[in-house]
Formats: sequence, C-alpha cells, structure tokens
Amino acid sequence: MNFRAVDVAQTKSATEIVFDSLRQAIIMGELEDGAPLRQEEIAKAFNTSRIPVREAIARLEQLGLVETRRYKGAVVAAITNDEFDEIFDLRALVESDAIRRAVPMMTRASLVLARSCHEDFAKATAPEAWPDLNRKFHCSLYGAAQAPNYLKVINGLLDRLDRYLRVQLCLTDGMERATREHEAILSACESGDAERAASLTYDHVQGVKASVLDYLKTKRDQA
Amino acid sequence: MNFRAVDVAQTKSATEIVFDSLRQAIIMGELEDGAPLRQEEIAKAFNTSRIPVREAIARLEQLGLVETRRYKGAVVAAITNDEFDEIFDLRALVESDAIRRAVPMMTRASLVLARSCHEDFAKATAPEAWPDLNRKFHCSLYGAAQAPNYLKVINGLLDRLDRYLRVQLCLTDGMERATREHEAILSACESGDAERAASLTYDHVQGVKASVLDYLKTKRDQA
DNA sequence: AGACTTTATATTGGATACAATCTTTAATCA
DNA sequence: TGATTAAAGATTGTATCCAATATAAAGTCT
Repeated sequence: MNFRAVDVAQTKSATEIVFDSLRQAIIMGELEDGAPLRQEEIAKAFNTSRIPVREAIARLEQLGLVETRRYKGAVVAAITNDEFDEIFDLRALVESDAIRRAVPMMTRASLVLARSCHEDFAKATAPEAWPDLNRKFHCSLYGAAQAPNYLKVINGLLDRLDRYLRVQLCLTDGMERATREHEAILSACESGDAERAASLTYDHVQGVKASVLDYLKTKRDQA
Repeated sequence: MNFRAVDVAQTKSATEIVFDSLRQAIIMGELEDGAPLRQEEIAKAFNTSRIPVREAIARLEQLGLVETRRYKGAVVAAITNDEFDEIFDLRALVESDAIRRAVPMMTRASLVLARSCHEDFAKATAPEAWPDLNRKFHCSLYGAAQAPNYLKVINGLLDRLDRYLRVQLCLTDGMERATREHEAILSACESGDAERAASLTYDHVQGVKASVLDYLKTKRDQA
C-alpha cells in the first residue's frame, strides 16, 4: 500500500499529514470498506513512527471514518443501507437550510466563485475528481452563510458518502443530471430566491439518494 | 486539578478513560474556556503516560471541544456569540426533524422511558445535573427514530453548548419553563402528532437560545 | 533605566522499547 | 483423522527517552 502525503509543508506535524492523507484516501475510495489500517505499515509509508499514526486514527474514528477495536486495530468503517439513507436525509435537511441562510448574504464575488465551481464540475471528465468538485460547488454556495458549524456537519456527512458516489456516477446519467440541477440551484441563488434554492437543494440531494439506492438495489438483484 | 475517571472497567483503554473524563469535564464546565490542558499534568492525574492523553486530546479536537496549537498545547475551545447562535439553529433544525422521524416509530415502552426521563428532569434540584438530564430526555425521544447519525450530530452540538447552559439556568425561570415545554413535547408524542412535536421542539430550542442570548447581553451590559 | 541578546526552563512532538492481547501455527492426544 | 491445547508470531497499548519549539528569566550593552 502506498500513501502519498497530502501536504508536506513544514508547518504541519506528522500527525496532521497522516490524518489528512488517510482521510483523503478513505474519502476517495482508495481504501475499501473494512480494509485494515495497520499502524506499522502506515508508519513506514510515511517514514515516521506509530505515534502520529495512532493519533491520526483516533481522529478518524471520531469522524466515523474508521472503527477500531481494542488489540484488533482499525478498519475503514462501512455503512449500512439504513445509515446511507439516514445520512442523505441529514444532508438534505442541513444543506437546504444552509443555502437558505446563505442566499441573502451572497455577494457578486461569491456568486462568481460559485459559477466558476459549477463550470469546473460541468467540464470535469475524470470520475475520480467528481466528488471533490461537487463538494467545492456546494460549499462555495454555503460559504456565504458564514456558518462554520453548518459546513463542518455537512463536510462530515460528505466524508462518509463520497466514496460510494463515484461508482454510481459512471453507470448512470448522474453527471448530466447533477449539472442540470446545480445550474437550477445556482440560478435560484443568483435571483435571490432563498426558498427556491433550499427546495431545489433538498430535492437534488434526495434525488441523488434515490438514484444511488436504486443502483445498489439493481446490483444486488443481479447478484 | 483533579480529574476523576468516568469508568474504570478494565475493558476500556487508558485512552478511552482519559477521553471520556476530559470530555465530561469540559461539558460539565469544570474546565473554563481557554483553560490549558497540560499533558503531563493530566497524565499524572490519571496515573498514566502522556501517550493516551495525547490521543484523547486529538479526539477532543475533532469534536471541536479543544483547540491545539503546535508546541503550545490544547485549550478548552471557547465559542463566539455568532457560533452560539449558529449551533442553536442547527440544534433546532436537526432535533425537530429527529423527533418528526421518531414519533411514528415510538412504542409504549419508549414513551414510558421518555416520561420517566421527563420526571427525573422535572424533579432535579441540583443545577449541575440539569444538562445531562435534559439531554437524556431529548435523546430518549429521538432514540425511537433509530437514527444513530442524527443522534451523533445532536450530541456533538450539545457537547459544545452544555457548559454554557448551566450558568443561565440558575438565574432565570429556565428550569420551570423547560419542564413545561418538555411536557408539551412529550404529550404531542404520546398523541402521535409528529408535526406538532417537531414544531414544539423547534420553538423550545429557539426559546432557550433567545433566553441565553438575552442573559449574556444583560450580563455584558452590566459590565 | 530600557531594549536587546542569551541562557534556562517548560512543554509539546516524535522515536524507540516493552507489555498486553489477539491470531496463527504447530504439537499433542483421543 | 479430527479436535484440543500450547507455543510462536503479529499487532496494538503504553512507558520512557530524546528532539524541537516556545516561554520566561537572566545578563549585557548603550
């Protein structure tokens, strides 16, 4: 296994580097569900000792990205279908309210930024970049609300979902549809209609959930 | 400084014991905002080394309960007025939706439990027990929704607010009013009216927020 | 005296070493 | 052979030691 350090700036401690890199690897799906995180192995990969690795894993556990059992180590935390459903509902709830708060505070600059993110997403061809660009677009909208705790909750939820979204994207019209729905949300923001933006965001998230659950269902039926 | 271990069961690692104890101490307000968490000192108090302490602090930081700066250590994370407002809004949003989901799934047993928690809260005389009993009551209602992620988010928000609520309680009619509002919420649940329960919960949380902000404002004006 | 430099101390970040526990393999017995 | 037990190896949990950095105190120069 070969991890690459996310940021090698000297202002970051080894713990932070390991944490960021592992988090990224999990979000990106480079580590499958249930994959064990061996401390020694990771320490070697980062050319450090086990201490920073342990602290990084402790943090990941708080985020719900890994599960650890005493003397058995940590594994990437899988998600049940019920949890999947639940987390999407939370997203829809919190993100729609976040955008409702954000719209009245949006400036010309923040709208320009958001449209730029939207275009980056629409033009993206590489599936592995999709979740990140999607997140950037949504957060560029929510950012105007100046609500760090909303963002923290939202990012925590996305962290746990991202790696499941990539697979689905390649097999459906997800990308095209997402772009269309993003455009609608963005234009609602530009016209200052907070309630419409909130409603569209809610439907967008619920739509993605339905699409993913449907995909998982058909895949299970085939097996 | 003298911490007491929350749970000394041998199935818990030192890291977990330190984590639980520190978290409890912060929530309970035994450690003031900005109070430094010296690793050596804590390690001595728990009769252990600094390693488990460091891991515990790393976890607390993920939860937003402490802030650490390289080579300067961790301090209990204070909260700005804006954040206070924001976190209460999040609570109102998520808790009202949690109870909306929970009501249709409540059983006779879960309602009995909730009423018991309600009575424990109503009868409580010691202010230091209030936040915990309040949380138990609310969570006994949300529990029926079988939504662990909702609960996790809610508990994370409460963790950051609890220590600020105690002070306010002693100086207002907060306790009496909370009991009255809890009774209304509970009876909405008992009659199976999810929308009313949700609406009452939303107003309850927003009411507490207004009361606390008002208290803080008058206190600041006096100074 | 006051400002700057230097040294000493305190504190955190990390590495190595050891102990506790789990897992796997080998050995033993029916 | 198959099951059971015992030993070896792997892996995590913790303690101790050293390094890096920050803070505080003492010293020096003008």
